[in-house]
Amino acid sequence: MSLPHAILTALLEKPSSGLELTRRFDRSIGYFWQATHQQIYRELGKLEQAGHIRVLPSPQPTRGQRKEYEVLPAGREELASWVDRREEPRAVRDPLLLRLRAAAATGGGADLDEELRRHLLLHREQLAAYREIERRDFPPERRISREDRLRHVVLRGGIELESFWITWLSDTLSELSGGPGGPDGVRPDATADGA
Amino acid sequence: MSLPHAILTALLEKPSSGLELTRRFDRSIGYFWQATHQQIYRELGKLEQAGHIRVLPSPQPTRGQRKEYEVLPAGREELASWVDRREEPRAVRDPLLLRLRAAAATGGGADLDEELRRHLLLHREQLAAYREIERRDFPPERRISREDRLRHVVLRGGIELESFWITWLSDTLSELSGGPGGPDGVRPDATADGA
DNA sequence: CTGTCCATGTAAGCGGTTACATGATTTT
DNA sequence: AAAATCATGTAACCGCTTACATGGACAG
Repeated sequence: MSLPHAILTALLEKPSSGLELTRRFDRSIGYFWQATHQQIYRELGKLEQAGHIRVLPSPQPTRGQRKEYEVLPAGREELASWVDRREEPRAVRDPLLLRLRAAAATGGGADLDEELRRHLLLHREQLAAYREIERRDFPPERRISREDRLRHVVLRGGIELESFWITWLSDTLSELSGGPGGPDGVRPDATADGA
Repeated sequence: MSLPHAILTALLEKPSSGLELTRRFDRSIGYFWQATHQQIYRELGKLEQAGHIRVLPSPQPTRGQRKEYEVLPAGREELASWVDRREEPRAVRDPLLLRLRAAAATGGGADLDEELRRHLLLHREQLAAYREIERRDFPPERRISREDRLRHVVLRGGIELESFWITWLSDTLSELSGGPGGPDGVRPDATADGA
């Protein structure tokens, strides 16, 4: 039950139309939550009906025309109460880990190295993108409000998660290529991480 | 589309009944994939209908009685082909990160520290549990087959993910308590990680 | 024979994904 | 006028979650 809260957060940061929200979910918000435009439009309808948001009257919403939403007090209160709620940590559910275990069970997966290297590359690119955001939005000398700190630690979470994957994938490639059934020695590109 | 493959993997490792599978999903398999008994029974039905698994005739399956399943060659082939397939890395979708961002947007979340500390504790417990498994199942002197290595790197993934959370939560607690709006100085229990 | 546990299911609802539809605006 | 793009939707499907139902085995 987090999508409505993600949308409320995004609208609090800046009132937007559905398509603008979609683009923001593809960018900064997408670092920790994804949503397609279909999800977003459906949820905007629900939130409006619940009295949590409203359509701004200014851009005169006719059919097929852009509708800009803003958060109402009730929506802000709902979001604030959700922030203070207890929630259990989300359990891991990762298909790649499962596939390695499946490879162990079938005895197959001879070409897994290639897939692991492909993922390694993707995570390195993602990490570079996050670091660029960090450089741009959180320069070290900046005066730091509590809000900026919160946003920064969230980004740090994304950065460190990507770093985890890069380290783990590199170690896994070494581990799997190091023994019988693979070429001996450690692959040079598997140990140099993207930092 | 990973649940059927998780079940095939589990059944390859050891033929089981639905309830036994449920328990195994609460334990070792649950480190990277979760499923409730309802999901499992439904999926067992589908897999049987698809000719990927079958009921063992030995425990004489009558109504309300235990039914033990095993993987058929077609199921093994399906699993093997899935292992070799390409799949994009799963994107992050974590409510806790979202809640921090929401706290930045509302300006609230004064009690977030408590929730972060609670998560920190839970992750430390999980990490300890994984380390215990590692100690028991993967002693250092062991002869290592490719299969053992695969299972070990999967467990290492779980261990390192928990370590990531512990580090990030500790850093975040320091960061948020260190400045204006919180007590000055770094909390001693926030920097000592559970390793 | 009653309650409890074991084991297998059914049903309803929700969130996420994919594909398709439609009106308005801008470009060529 | 046609094509491309912007913007807002609808519909169908699938997986996951929660709650409830049913039947057999066993203990008191």
